[in-house]
Amino acid sequence: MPELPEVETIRRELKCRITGKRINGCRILRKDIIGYPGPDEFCRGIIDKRILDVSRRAKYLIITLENDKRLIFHLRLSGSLSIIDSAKTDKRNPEELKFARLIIELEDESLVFCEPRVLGRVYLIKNDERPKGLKGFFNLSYEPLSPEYDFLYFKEKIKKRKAKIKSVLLDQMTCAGVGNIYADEALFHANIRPIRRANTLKTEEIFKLLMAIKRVLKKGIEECGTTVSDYRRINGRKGNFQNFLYVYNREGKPCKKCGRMITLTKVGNRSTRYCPGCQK
DNA sequence: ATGACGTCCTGCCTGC
DNA sequence: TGCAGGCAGGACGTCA
Repeated sequence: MPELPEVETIRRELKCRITGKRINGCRILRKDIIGYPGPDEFCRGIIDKRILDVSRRAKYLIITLENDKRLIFHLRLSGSLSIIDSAKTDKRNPEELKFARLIIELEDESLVFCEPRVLGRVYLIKNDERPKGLKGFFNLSYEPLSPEYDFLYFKEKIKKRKAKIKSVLLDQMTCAGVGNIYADEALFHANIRPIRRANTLKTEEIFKLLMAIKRVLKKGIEECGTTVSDYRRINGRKGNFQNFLYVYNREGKPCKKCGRMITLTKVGNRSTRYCPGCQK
């Protein structure tokens, strides 16, 4: 699933491909994925606009258009973005268009938003518009890889929470951009059990956890994300961070550090993997 | 305010 | 073989 490193990879690859291009057409194949405004207004709003920039905030991908308009994508679990030759979008059923929900036609190629499970969304907002479904976007914590996301900031957030640390890490107001994969990995590297209550973590543990979060996110970006099922890069290639996972997707396998079997459990209704030997 | 939990949605996997 | 049912899971709404 696209978390911070996956969305950052998509952003980097997309930015050099589409910046400066003009949007010629818009085909909505499934209305549900347009979060705001309505489908017609959405199309009218982007056609003939030039793309100025591609940026990212947490798991949101932002395409800035002229006239202070922003296209904001959230890929949720299975969403993907790809660029394909416009000639291909006219063919009946090319593999790349399986599950295509939105096709944005550029000058010579098309940006395709695929989303098998139809949970992902795209929003078009002007200036300071704040549509309902996009609440989370305006309530994110600092970026975990930014200098502002320092020990003091992190400690304050963790100390006042009584929920399980895994759930707290998944909270986007606490740890923007972190999802199930990187939460499990960070907790492993910090030697902390996912069910621990956040406010019971010792100062050293909070510090270790912060360092682990930054490290796994950074490494995730360096390896172009984690492909365990749906996630693909713009060109359809896989990420590489799955080769560096210690717990995620490794249930039943021996821990790479201590040899004990990685356990699969549920924390706050989320599947969670940890090593009973390494994580206390 | 906070934590727990149900809901959305559909492809895919499992078991009968 | 085919079908039903369960599962996955990020963000948001609801409830206590």
